Amino acid sequence: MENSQLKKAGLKITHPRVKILTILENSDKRHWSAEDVFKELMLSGEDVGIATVYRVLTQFESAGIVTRHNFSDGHSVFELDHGEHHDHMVDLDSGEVVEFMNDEIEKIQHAIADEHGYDLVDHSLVLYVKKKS
Amino acid sequence: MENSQLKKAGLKITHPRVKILTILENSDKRHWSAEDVFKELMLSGEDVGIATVYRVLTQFESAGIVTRHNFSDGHSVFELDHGEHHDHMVDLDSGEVVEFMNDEIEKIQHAIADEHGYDLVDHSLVLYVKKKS
DNA sequence: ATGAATGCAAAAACTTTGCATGACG
DNA sequence: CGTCATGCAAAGTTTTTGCATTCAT
Repeated sequence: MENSQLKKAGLKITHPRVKILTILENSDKRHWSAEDVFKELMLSGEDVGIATVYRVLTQFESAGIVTRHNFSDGHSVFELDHGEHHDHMVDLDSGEVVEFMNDEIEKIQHAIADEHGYDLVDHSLVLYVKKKS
Repeated sequence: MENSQLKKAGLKITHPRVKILTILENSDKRHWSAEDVFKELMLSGEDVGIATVYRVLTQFESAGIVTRHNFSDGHSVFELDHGEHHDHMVDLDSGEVVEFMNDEIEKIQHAIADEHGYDLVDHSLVLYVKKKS
């Protein structure tokens, strides 16, 4: 269960951390903003501050439990890290998000950074699409 | 000059708009945050409020004069729209922005959208990098 | 017990908005 | 002249931080 995951990450088993991890794991929802998580906690009657939500999600990110995406409207979303990296495709009409992964693109990105004298630390690739007509 | 561009965009010829467009056009700097533009105005002794800078840049965006990029540290940069597409690489230490363009990546993106039954409308690719050590 | 974690409120950083004044056409 | 644009300050958003208190081990 959640406790072992937290222990493995070197995090103390606290109420907020267990609760937040449980929420992330027991939902179909994949992408959570801090606010989303906070509201879900409220609904469950949990008394956790928004500051703690941010702190815990950031710790989870450091621990590799979640991945943080900074979407372009300037707010972050978090999703459980399944170990497989992927990028996102957003349907401009429906708002639907599709995940995809392409080794070739990943490879080229590293090459490009390298050519410019940099190490690639992270990247963000989002395709904005519409259903074929 | 600037006036005709503004007229073509249906924007009244006002002092702040002319000044800001002039700054963008007469500089080697490509990427401007609102704050950057504001500081440049101050240096020129212009008395323009930061709110106006944001308003004008947003109008320029609507008019297709500039492109807005939302970087993931939660602030926007604007650049003159030259019509040629390119992607960005951001140095996480210095904040420096490098432009690049890779046909192969562009091609693959179209293929991916296509495979999923979509048309690619737009995309955003940002590489976050650090100088090689 | 003791150091880490939490909640609260306040601060920070960036951007938008309300409103009275001033400028453009 | 009638709008539209501007400046200022105040409010909004999202996220972080300081600090006293509470909790896990």
